[in-house]
Amino acid sequence: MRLDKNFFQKNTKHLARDLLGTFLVHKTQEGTTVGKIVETEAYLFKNDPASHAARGKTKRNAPMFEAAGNVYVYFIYGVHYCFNIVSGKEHEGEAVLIRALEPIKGIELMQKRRGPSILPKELCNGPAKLVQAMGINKTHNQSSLLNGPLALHDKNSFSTGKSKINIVRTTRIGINLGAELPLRFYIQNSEFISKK
DNA sequence: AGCAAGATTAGC
DNA sequence: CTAATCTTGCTA
Repeated sequence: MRLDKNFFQKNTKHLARDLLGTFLVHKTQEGTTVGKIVETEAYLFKNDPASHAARGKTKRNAPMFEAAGNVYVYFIYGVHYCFNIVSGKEHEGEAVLIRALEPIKGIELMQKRRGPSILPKELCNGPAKLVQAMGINKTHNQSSLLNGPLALHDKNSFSTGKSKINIVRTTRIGINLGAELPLRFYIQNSEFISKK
């Protein structure tokens, strides 16, 4: 079942935890891809120098200040895109970066997009990799997960064997400022999280 | 106007 | 370890 507004309208740190185990679903003309979220990072508005929203609203980060459940896609290093889910009770300027997925459906389509010889474990184990595998691009920026071709489904939507998960909390990856803040969350023992 | 750094990844 | 090479923010 597609998750609604109530799921997203909450404290960003809580959303980053609650997103683990849910399913990102993208329907396109090429086919449908589904990935289970196994790794996330929270980016806050206050006291978080690593966040794009740290210096206020700009043209680029404006989607972060819109409704919870919206999508924020940004271009980085002149090469890659990263995918975020906007959170917060109001338009707080906070979001959750999705860092890794476990491929569930459409693995052949993911390989078509990423490379035919790439193993399932390597298809979505990084923020820019999963964007490419899922067929997400700049056109999804500022769209909503509440409706449209890109959606988030609850934990019971697809059977993946394990029902109970343990969540590990650590510091975030790939940042210099705010590197000491424990805002990264992942599913313990998952084979699909990004490398450290 | 110029420049350095950035929520990354693939390939020497 | 480094190239790839876009956007932002700071300095002049």
